[in-house]
Amino acid sequence: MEIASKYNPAEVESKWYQYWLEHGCFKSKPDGREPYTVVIPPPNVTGVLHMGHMLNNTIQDILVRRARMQGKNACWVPGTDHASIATEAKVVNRLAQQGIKKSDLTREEFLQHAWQWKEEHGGIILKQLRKLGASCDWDRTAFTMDEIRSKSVIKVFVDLYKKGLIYRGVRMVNWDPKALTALSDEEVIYKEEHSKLYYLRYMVEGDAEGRYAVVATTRPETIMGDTAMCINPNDPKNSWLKGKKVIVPLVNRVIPVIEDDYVDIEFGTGCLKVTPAHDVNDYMLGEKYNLPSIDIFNDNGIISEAAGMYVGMDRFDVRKQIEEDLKAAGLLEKVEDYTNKVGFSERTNVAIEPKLSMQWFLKMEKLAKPALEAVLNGDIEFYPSKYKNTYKYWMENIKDWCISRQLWWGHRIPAYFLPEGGFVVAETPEDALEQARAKSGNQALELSDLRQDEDVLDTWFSSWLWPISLFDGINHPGNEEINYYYPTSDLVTAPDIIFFWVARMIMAGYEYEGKMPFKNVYFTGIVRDKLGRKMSKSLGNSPDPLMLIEKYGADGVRMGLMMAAPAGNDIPFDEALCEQGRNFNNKIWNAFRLVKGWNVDSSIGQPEASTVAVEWFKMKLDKTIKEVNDSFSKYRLSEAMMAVYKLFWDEFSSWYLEIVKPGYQQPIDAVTYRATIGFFDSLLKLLHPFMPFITEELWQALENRKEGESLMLALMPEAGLVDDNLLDQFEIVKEVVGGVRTIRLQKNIPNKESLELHVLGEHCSDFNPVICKMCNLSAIRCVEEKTLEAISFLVRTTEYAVPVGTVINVEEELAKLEEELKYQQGFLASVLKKLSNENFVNKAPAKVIEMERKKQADAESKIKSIEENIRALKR
RNA sequence: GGGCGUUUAGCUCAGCUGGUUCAGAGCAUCUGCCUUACAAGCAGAGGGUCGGCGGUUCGAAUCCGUCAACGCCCACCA
Repeated sequence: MEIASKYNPAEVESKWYQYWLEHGCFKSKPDGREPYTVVIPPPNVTGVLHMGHMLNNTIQDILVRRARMQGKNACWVPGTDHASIATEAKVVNRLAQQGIKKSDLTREEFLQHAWQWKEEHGGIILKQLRKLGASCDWDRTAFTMDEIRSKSVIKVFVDLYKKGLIYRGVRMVNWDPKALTALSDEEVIYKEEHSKLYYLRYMVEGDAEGRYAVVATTRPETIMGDTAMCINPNDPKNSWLKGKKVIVPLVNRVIPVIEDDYVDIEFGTGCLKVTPAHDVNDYMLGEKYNLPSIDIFNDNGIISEAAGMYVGMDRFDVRKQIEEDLKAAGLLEKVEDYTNKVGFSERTNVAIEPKLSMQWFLKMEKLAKPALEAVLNGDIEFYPSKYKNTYKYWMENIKDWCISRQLWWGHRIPAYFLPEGGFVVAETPEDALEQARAKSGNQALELSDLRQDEDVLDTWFSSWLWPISLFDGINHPGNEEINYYYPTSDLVTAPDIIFFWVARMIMAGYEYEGKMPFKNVYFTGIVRDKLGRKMSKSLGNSPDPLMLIEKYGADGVRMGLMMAAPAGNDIPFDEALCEQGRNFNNKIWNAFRLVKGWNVDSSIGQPEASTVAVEWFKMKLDKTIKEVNDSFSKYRLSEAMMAVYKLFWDEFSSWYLEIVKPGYQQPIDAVTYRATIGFFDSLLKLLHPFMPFITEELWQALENRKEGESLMLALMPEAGLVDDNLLDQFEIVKEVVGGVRTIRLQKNIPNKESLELHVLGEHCSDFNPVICKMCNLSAIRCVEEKTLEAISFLVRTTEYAVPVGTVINVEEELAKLEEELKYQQGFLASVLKKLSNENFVNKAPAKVIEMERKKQADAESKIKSIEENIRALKR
């Protein structure tokens, strides 16, 4: 059989993906088996695959494929998220390139453009996931804005409103002046900024001496909104200001001095300017003292008419201008460099403006309670568990969720305003009309009289239902699918959306299903580059995943990602890891070439070496299966993979195959052949979740398969009883073989030249045929005394010697032995010291003492044999 | 400012309830090999006072305290 010596992934991957699709290998429907469900963290519908997705989806695929091979009914549901802000921003940008402003369009026109964009770009990312090998049930592909999911969102909104958990009100919110929408607290990212602290003079009204108070602020441009100055009542240095009125610089408005111990006496001058419309704390002071609130900004961050000055200027330009004007007016005391934290919009990256506005909120306290409980008592497990703390703290200090967004792309809030004021909340316009008529007592009211709220809901208000809505559990509670697939098994996601998404899904799960949405959460790390930087578009340090797949094969890239990816740790990504993955593919490929190249002769008997090799490898395989199971149970996927990697490369290829390999152009016996094929089969199964393509390719070629058969659907091998003693015996064999190889290397003895091995001391001869074959020995003999022209080495307490025929370098050998002797004597001394310590002998457990005694005996016997050798050499 | 986490070989990390010669793995490095599955390979070798200091213990990489460096999360000091 002619097979290329290098594995070519490109040819293989598309072939098998197609095959799996054609034979419905990814499909799932409820049946009698145990379900294993994973819902994909829906990527943004217009997003493009990046390394984070690669990692995340590789992990999911590994878990899903493994579960499927454990006989579970595995269902991995894919889908995309409409990503309200991000997508709307992209659409607005594209329209701008065509010279169209969003404000020139009606809502319907804009949405048409948005849907068109979605049709063009949406789902690209899901196509890309297929290249990775993702075994999603594509027939189930969902979208957060498709009919089922939209209906679910609206239904939940109405339900929560009826339960009194949703309310509408004017609050200080995080305003994004670019996207022109409110944001939730979680969508604001605080960054440290080098800014300035301005010291402003506020003249005291009617003060004959012309005294003034000095206020320190980072935002001098907000003085137009000042409606009070605040001091701490316990601040002696400012007590003279009590009851006075001060004049806002430049603005010349007279404002009262109020007192509140919120003010930090130590900060700045102890005087605080109060701008209720533009600062959260000032807002609270404003509420408390009934201060007027002047909103000096338009929605886009431009100074508004209300400010009375600098109208039409941008907020940051005003800051510069006002600094100059204050200086000119002699009202600027000084300016200091200052570092503070400024909030930025997660999506548009512009500075957030605290702004008073009418928004919809969801009360969280009641929802949070069972969700916190579930994680604390271990119903839901986090991997790694450190995220429990983070979660707990957030849940215990949870704030109401601002769920309205001033956007068009999303689920429109189902609230309808009546002409005479007031509103109703309803799932359908018809229902709304009915309610409105009842509420107003006006039966003549028509649908056209009602005005639906313009806002849409936060994107996460749809994704928090994902594990339920994917099985239509909101619209049809208790349906067959939701009953079967819910709760899902594992959630694989990044820790940065623990609050956005994970926590809220848990809340929704308990509220709507009365059960957890998933049992385990696996938090992936962040993929970083070699320098430890986060991969980002702007840095250009993120490799194109599809290029990587092309270069190393999907299996190689999957392995590369998993190689350094313990749960929760960041992944320092390096292409070299993919190379290692690819090399491993090649190793498997070549092992296959070897095995399939053998000619089987059923008339010949099985060589002794092969008999023991088969026996040993079976054991090694079982042992590894146990290890792999254990690693998976702890979600240590990279450890599991490494165990199989070593099993294949070191144990199977370097030892097993080398032992059973027949001589050149010699046939292999049937028994060994069958065993080897069986081992190969097991290895491919173990490897399949990690590297699905090459394993399927080889599994299909390993034996005759029927059309439609797939490794994907095969059952994982199960571990038999492990004889650790046998495995240990073989480790000794490896050491002996290594010893002989080292001698060959040192003495430059070619492999072709056969040698003899002499044994002095205890030796298990079961594996002698193996040792002979691996070292090309003519014989292994037990001897009483070493021949002079032999080089020896020690394995445990037994001495092995290889007669090399030529005269050996006595000096060199002596030096080596002396060194070894010294080490052993030192070791013995330390053991004896321990054993002579009364405290140790009295307090340590018997087992430990016994072990020390054995060490002593071993060391003594080694020393004896070394000394004998030295004497012999010196003669 | 509060909390959490990390620190073990050149790199990335294991090391679970203190005790086998416990100081490990993979990669990288070095040496020798194109040996008829594989040079994307084979065989062999070197490499660490387990971040510092102190304590508990017969015994500490492992437990406690403390300091340092780095990372993450949370928080309204203008």
